[in-house]
Parts: sequence; structure tokens; C-alpha cells
Amino acid sequence: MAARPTKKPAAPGRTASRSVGRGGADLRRRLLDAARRQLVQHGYVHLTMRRVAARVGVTATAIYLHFKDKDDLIHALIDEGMEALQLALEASDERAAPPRARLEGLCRAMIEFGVSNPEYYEIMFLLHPQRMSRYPTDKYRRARHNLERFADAVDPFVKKGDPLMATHALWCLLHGIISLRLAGRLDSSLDPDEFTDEAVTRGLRMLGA
Amino acid sequence: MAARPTKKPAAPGRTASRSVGRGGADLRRRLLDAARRQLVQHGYVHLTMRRVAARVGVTATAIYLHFKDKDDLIHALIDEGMEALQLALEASDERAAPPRARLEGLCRAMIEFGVSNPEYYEIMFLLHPQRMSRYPTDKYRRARHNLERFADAVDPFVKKGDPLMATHALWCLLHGIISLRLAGRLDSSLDPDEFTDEAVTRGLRMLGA
Amino acid sequence: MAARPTKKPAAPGRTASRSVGRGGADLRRRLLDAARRQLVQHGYVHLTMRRVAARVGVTATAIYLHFKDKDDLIHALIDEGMEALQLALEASDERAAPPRARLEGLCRAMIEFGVSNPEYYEIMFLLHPQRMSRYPTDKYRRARHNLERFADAVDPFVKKGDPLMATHALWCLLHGIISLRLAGRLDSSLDPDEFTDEAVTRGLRMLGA
Amino acid sequence: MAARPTKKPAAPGRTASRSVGRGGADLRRRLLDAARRQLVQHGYVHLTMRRVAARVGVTATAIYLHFKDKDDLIHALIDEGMEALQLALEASDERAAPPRARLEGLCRAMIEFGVSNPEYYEIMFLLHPQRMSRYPTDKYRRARHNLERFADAVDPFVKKGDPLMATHALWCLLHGIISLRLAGRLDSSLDPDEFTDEAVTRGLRMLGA
DNA sequence: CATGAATGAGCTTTCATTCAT
DNA sequence: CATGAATGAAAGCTCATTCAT
Repeated sequence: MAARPTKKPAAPGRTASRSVGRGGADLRRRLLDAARRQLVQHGYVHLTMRRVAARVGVTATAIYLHFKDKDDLIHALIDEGMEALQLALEASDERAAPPRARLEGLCRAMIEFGVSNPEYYEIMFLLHPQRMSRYPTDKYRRARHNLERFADAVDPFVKKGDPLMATHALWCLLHGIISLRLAGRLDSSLDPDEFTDEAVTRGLRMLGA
Repeated sequence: MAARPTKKPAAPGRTASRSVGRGGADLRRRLLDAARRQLVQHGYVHLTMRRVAARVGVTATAIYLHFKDKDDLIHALIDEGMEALQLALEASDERAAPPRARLEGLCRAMIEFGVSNPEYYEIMFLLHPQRMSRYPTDKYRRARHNLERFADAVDPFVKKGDPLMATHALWCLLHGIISLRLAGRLDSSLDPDEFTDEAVTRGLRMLGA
Repeated sequence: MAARPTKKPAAPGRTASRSVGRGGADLRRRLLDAARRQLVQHGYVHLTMRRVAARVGVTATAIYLHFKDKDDLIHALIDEGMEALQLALEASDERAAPPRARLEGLCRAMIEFGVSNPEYYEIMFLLHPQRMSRYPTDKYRRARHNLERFADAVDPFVKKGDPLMATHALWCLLHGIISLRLAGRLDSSLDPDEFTDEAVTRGLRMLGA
Repeated sequence: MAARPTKKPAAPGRTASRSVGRGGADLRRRLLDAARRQLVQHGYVHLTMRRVAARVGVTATAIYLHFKDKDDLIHALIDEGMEALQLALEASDERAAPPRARLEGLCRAMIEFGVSNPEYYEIMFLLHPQRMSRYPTDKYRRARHNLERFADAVDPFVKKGDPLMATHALWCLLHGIISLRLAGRLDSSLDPDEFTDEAVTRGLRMLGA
């Protein structure tokens, strides 16, 4: 029933979502939400099936009605994350704006996403793919899509040299900012927001803007 | 290198004694090496005492002769890593060189270190401190020391603005480059070395060099 | 008896269901019984979850479905014991009988209980409370209740002096008798029953009866 | 006090016992002392070889030079305890005193011993013999000797009935008093010393005194 | 007389997962 | 659609004990 179609297309979130009455219904949704919360609170390792289930108010067994196994659950989470990021970037991508403003907006949106969705960011970019039983690589395509949006915005600035490389460099900077902030590894004397401002400015300069 | 001599002052690696059974007094070294390897292969959680011991050819109990507990083992690893990085940076820090060359050298050394010591890099910068039982914060001082070296090299380039922030921005870029490479999340069409070159160049430009 | 119905209200022991594998819902009961037996055989420390489980024919893990942890299991045992003793004393407390007969009956019942329920007696009175992770003190209230029954029966005999002290003295005698018998520390040339008779008689005389 | 000869008569531990300088010498003595202290602090179970050794400042291995195994150590402790009790009773046994005073003195000495040597008392009378690998029963002979002293003192009071039984009854009372006190199971509203007085008085009355 | 290094058995506990209902 | 009962594997750790030195 709707609630996040098992795999592909249309509806984001929950579509019709009529029955939320109390028990049954979109359990899948609630499981994912609980899992996401656990993820950020206790980290990947301590995301246990039992706890997720308990938080939602069902038995651990119930999870297996909706997900093949723990990895499947994580994969679904990654999917969601990818989609969420895509939406976030799309929403703040002002194609009509002047190139510099557009790119700056995208950068800020990216950082904003990472910082305010640490759970997603973690599984999307921090989890070593080798360490979770094979996340189907085609799923990463959506990730590439996001990168392409950046490439598109970066393009106007790159006169000489490979635009792809330039994009990647920017991407690295953004990733560095986000992940160090998430890990609490940024000097505590730095004001996070102020630093973000400066880092983005420098990021643009890096591209020659 | 880096070794971290605790008992045997002399030879780092494993001396001559190739012994495995009793008598292998350099067991500590071998345990650390095995643990480091496990860490990068399976991650923090799945670095198990049993596996580490087995890989070295001893019982799990034997580990406890050299390390108080799992955390102690990890901490020792971090210590080693910190020292190794410090040495690596020190070795390639040509203070006498022109500012630009010096900074570029440091950046390259940093990336080189991260890429060729994934085990160390991971525990040093990717592990959430909250998630491993408190690593004595004073140990992080060495980390700050490394950052300060960068700050020192960055200084000449920053005419206006906070040099600390500039340094951190560069640090973020470097961290992004390393961690994405380690996670295999960099576009496969990119030549790693070439990209490193370009990224470093852009990094310098970011600072106004 | 005493049973401690938690799930199945009816039959104590093990009902009809002799089942061992799945389905044996009275596993809790069987675990408690096994634990009790282990306790008297090997003592508190060597009462291991593994052994208890094995004796019953399940995995150690299964215990944790019924008891939070080892202490929880022990506590449940104490509870049962307290209840059993209370019932035993109540059953043989003939309030209507002449004071001497009543008190004598209680003494005999107490000894009888201790001697024929060594497992219970041990955890109830021989275990140092400091040495088992805090048994909720309110649970000891039932113990006091038993003592009060004795105090009530002792009262008529104590003309002068503190009845509480007299009761405790009697209690000490009874405890001494039971625990030395349980530990096999009573001279083997003594006939246990005969000795009990005499000791009780002397106990009453101790009170002035 | 001779240091407790290893087994039988002649040479006590170290013979001349000259060197107590610092390290070596009467290690055996110090081990026993440490063990006894551990016993009372952490209980029988947590009396570990390692801890005992550490407390004394030697390796666990060193213990095995002086004791066959853990049981042997405990046995030695029991021996000491028996001897200590014997000495304590002997010291306070005023054979010349009037019967009542003599017996009362013995009772008090016994209680005093138990209460102030909980470590000894525990292993001597509270440890189930079945649970420690066979303590040579002949060692218990010394225990019997102590009992006989009581029997001797009790004798004058027993006009009718078996004096042995009477003695045992008294013994039970004393044991009850001591063990309940040690276990902290005596009503906290009772003043220990006062109670001891009363209990002893009643104990004598129990014998007809 | 004593150590340092190591073992092997065992402990409690937790986890993902399954199966019958 | 969901549960309750159970499993098997594994984890971190501790203990008594031994052996070579």
C-alpha cells in the first residue's frame, strides 16, 4: 500500500496514506523513521533490529515482513537519503539566478543538508560500501545525478582545465566541511556558521569565481 | 614507521625474531599491526579481539597481557597514527622553501599519508569520538600540533581574514579528498594522482596563493 | 508449592506438557527449578546461565527471554523462597493451640522448611546481600513478616526482657540448626531428627517456657 | 606464632626466618594474609589468585611455588582459622572458674572470634565442604577439638539427657548468632552487643543453668 | 625463588534471524 | 500482518593454571 513503493517510481514519502489509525498501516515508514533516529543517536553499529522495532512498538520479527534483513533496511535508508538530498538541492537550485549566486546557494544547501541530516549523511557518504553487504551500485546513480547538478553550476566558472575535476574538488571541500563538523572535529573556537560562510566563499574562489 | 617503542627500544617492525609461539616478545607490535589491518578491512565494530588474536596466531586472552581492553588497543593505534602523521609532515616540511612550495609540499604529504595509511586515517579522523569510549582528549593535542603546522604554512597567504579559518578550510578540503578517496566515492573516471595535483593547486588558490 | 504463578495460573510443577523443544511455555518454571537445583549443588557463583539452560534443554539465550539477567533470575528465586516459607509457616501456625504447642509447631515447621528446601534456604539466608547485586530491600519485608509471626508466638513466654530480643535469639538457634545441618557440619553421630526434637525443646526452655 | 609449617611438624616455612628484608622470605605468610583480607572484602568467589598476588606485590605464578592450587591456599587458610579459634578459646578458657562463668566466657569468646574474624569464620563454617575440592576430613578434627572443649564446659549443667546434644544445641545457637550477624541479617534495631549478652544468657538457660 | 608470556575454558550478554502459530 | 519462543554465533573479558627461563 503506497507508503514508499518497494522500489521505484512515483510517490515520495507516503502518497495516499490513509490508514494511520493506530497499529498496522504504514509500519514500513515508521520503521524507517525509527531506524534513522537510532542511526544518528547511537551510530550504525548500535542500530539494532530489536531497538528499532521496540521504538515503533512492534516485535523485531515484524521488521522482516517489510525488509529482507538489516542490510535491506539500511539500503532503504540510503535510498531515502539520496532522494532527500536530491529534493533539497532541487529546491534550492535557482537556475535563473546569476551563476555565482546559484553555485553559492547549492553549496549552502548541501552543507545545510549534511549538517541537519547527519543520519542520512552518515550512511550515504561515510559508510564504507565494502563494509555493508553490497549496496547495489546502480543505487549510486542518484548520487551521480546530484554531482551533475553541481557540475552544471560549476561549469561557468571553469575557463581552463577539466570542469569535472573542478566540481570534484568543490565536492571534496563540501564533504570535508560536513564530515568534520559531524564528527565534532572542527576546532571548537570556530563559529560553525561563520566558518561555513567563509569556507563557501573560499570554495568559490577555488573555482576562480 | 613511527613504531611506538614500548619495550624494545631498537628495531621497529619486528626485529629478527620471526617467532610465533612463545617468546615472541614483540607480540604487542604484531597485535597492533593486525588490529590496524582489521580496522580498515572491517571497521571499528568488527575489529574483534578474537580475530586480531587469531590473525597473529595467539589466543584472545594474550591480547589482554598487552592492552587493558579493546579501547586501550584502539587508543594505542590512534597514538601511533598521530605520531606517524606528525613524523610524515615533519619530514616533508621544508621550512626554508618558498611559502608556496612549502604549503604545497605539506598538502601533498598529508594526502599521501591519508591515502597510504587508511587504517590510521580512519581511526584518527573518521571515528566519532562519542562512539568510542572516551579517548583521552589530551591525546588530541598532537592532532592540534599538526594543524598548527599547517596554520604556520598558510599564514603568509592570508592577507585579510582569519588565518585560522583559512587553515581550517584547507584542512577540510584535504580531509574531503582523502576520505572520499578512501571510501571509493570518487568518480572512477578520475585519475587519482592527476586529481590530487589539481585539487592541491585549487586548494592553494583558495587561499589566494 | 508456592509456585509463583506468572503466566499459567493453574498447575504449579510442570502441568502435563512434558514438551522440551519449542512450545514449552512453562520454560520459566523449569528454568527456576533447574536454577534452584544448581544453586544447592554448586553454589551461587557456579550457578551459570549456560548450565541452567543446558539442564533444561534450551540455549542460554532462551533464559533472557524470561529473565533480564542472572540477578533477575536469582531474585525470582528468592521471591519464590520467601513466599514458600511464608506459606509453610502459615500452614502450620495453629493460632488456636496452646502457646507452647503453637511455638513448637512453628519451630519445627521452620526447621523442616530449611532442611527440605536447601536451595531456597541458602539464597534466602546464607547469601550475603552485599555480594549479590542489590536485592531490592523491600523484598525483605516478607522476611520480616515471618519473623513477626515468630515474635507473636514468642510473646506469651517473655515475662521480662525485650520480646524482640528473645525472638531473635530463638531465630538464631533455628538458623544455626538449619545451616549447620545443611552444611553437613553436625556431628555425624547425632540422629538428625532426635537432635531437632531436643534442640527445639531447649529452644523453648531458652525462652522460659 | 611460627608461621604455619607447610604441613606437619618441623621446619616452619622458612626455618630460620632471617631474611624478611624486603622481597622474598615469608612470602607464604604474606600471601595467606592477603588472601584472608581479600576473602572478607570480596568474598570467596572474588578471591582470585591474581589479586592476591598483586596485593602482595608478586606475580600470580609465584603463588604456585607455595600452594598447589587455589584450593590448597584456601585449605591453608582454614587450617589457620582452626588454629586461631583453638587459640582464642584456649586463651579465654578459665578452667578454674565456676562452671557458669567458664561456659559464659567460652561462648563470648566464640562469638567474639566469629564476629572479628569474618574471613576465617566464613571459610571455616560457611563454606560448603562439598563445594571445595575435598577438604581432607581429618583437618576437621581440630574443629572437633574445639567442640569438645565446649562439651567439657557444658557437662556440669546437663543433669539429664545427652550432653553431646546439649553442646550441639548451644553450638547451633552460637553459630546462628555469628552467621546472622556476619550476613547483616540481624534486625538493625538491635544493638549487637546487647543482643549478644542476652543471647548468651538465654543460651545458658537453655542448658538449665 | 620468581617472572613473563601464554593458554583454554568459561562466563554473561547481545544480536540477527527463523519458525510455528 | 504480526507475535512469542527460540536459536546459534559471536563478542568482550576473567580466571586458574602452566611452561620456559
